[in-house]
Amino acid sequence: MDKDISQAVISRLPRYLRYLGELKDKNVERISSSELSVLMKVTASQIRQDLNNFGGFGQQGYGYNVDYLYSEISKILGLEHQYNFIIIGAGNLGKALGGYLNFEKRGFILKGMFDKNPDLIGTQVRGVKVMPMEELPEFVRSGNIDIAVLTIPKEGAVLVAKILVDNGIRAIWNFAHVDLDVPEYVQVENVHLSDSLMKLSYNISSYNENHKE
Amino acid sequence: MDKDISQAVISRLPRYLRYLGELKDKNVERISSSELSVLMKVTASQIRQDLNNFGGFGQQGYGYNVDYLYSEISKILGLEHQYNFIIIGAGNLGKALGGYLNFEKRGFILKGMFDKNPDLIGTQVRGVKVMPMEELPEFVRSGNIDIAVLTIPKEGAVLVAKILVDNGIRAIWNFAHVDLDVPEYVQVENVHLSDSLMKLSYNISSYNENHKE
DNA sequence: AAAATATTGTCAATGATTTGGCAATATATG
DNA sequence: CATATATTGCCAAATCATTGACAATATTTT
Repeated sequence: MDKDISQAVISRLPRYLRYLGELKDKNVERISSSELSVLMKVTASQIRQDLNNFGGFGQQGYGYNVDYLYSEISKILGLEHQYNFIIIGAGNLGKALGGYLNFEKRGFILKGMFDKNPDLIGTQVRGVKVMPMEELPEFVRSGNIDIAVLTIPKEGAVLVAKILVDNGIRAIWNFAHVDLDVPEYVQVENVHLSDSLMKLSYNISSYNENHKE
Repeated sequence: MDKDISQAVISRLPRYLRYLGELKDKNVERISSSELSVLMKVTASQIRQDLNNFGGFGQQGYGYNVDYLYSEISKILGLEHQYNFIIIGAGNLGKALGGYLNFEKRGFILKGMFDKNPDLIGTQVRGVKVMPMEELPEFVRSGNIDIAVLTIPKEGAVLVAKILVDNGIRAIWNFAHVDLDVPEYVQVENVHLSDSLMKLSYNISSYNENHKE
């Protein structure tokens, strides 16, 4: 159905949702693409074009109903589902993600954490216990876990990803600094923090290059 | 000089660097764009085109020298500099970033952490003390801080960004879930984790949509 | 209820990015 | 050292993404 929507469009949807959420909070009932374009600093044409990939949510002469558009974009993004997730790697990053309450509000439910460090095993994050890695395969196989979050160093990540896939995981949110090689039916979203920092570094240097006399 | 290189190209450079680093570690001396394209699962044409934005680093009939190309991309990304950075928000995410040793290897030196929570003030991350927010303006103004990392909730982020800018910061690595409005001379790199999670959610739903009978 | 105004959805034009192809030129081979 | 082979740098073509324009159609005003 909505097979070939480009990732460029998908990447913009969460930002639309964020702005619409703020408008909802301010009890704004309707908004036109041109008003929204000013707020978001994009072209009105892009907003209309993006939304049109999924069907017409607006009305001529009126604009878009904020609540309706918000809920439609939520649906498109799959946020009406609940997702059970586990975190592998209970270091600071894992704990940060596990403790982030807004994820739960969106329907992402933390079901378990895993680590190989004996000092961490048995500790808790928001009532969820950190388990030893040995229990991971069984946990993934029997529980209905939708997403595995990988917050371990790159050295172990490839092997852990294999274990996850072998036990039936269908989605990985990967913070390890390595590209995972998984079957096509497994969705992977990478967050490569050091890549992001390097881009910042580039932009700093490049700005400085272009602005010295 | 290298003024108008597209961000699409810049975004790929850290990944090239990562693969070249792995080749260096394996003592591979030279590589052709087509060999690298197989490893990285991109087209050889894209690799050559990307590198050509910055000048010719290869040699016909030979390919690219791994060490040389690695160091040239490092230079392009500004990684031969040292950057002093501070972290605002000493929660788990701030601690995770502050404790990440690889950043230091790349020349990113943690100079201070700040938080408004009295329980955290005085605690340490890798020998760096968490200071109260009151000390932030003076610290930014007098120290030579190149990058501020924002790991605080969105509510406070806009104000803190203003304080940072007013005191002379030139670059912000923003993890707060809000768009910062800063002067054009301030470089901002956003890491919106929940946007990333929503993209994963979309890809899960969309895969399921397209594969049910 | 007619006229004026607002605003979408969509098409066409433009702009940007990616890919394919190949001349030029290096290395490797016999 | 001449010939075969490899591979870049670059150009042109193809693809993809963004923007601008406007008919169609709703809302708002008088």
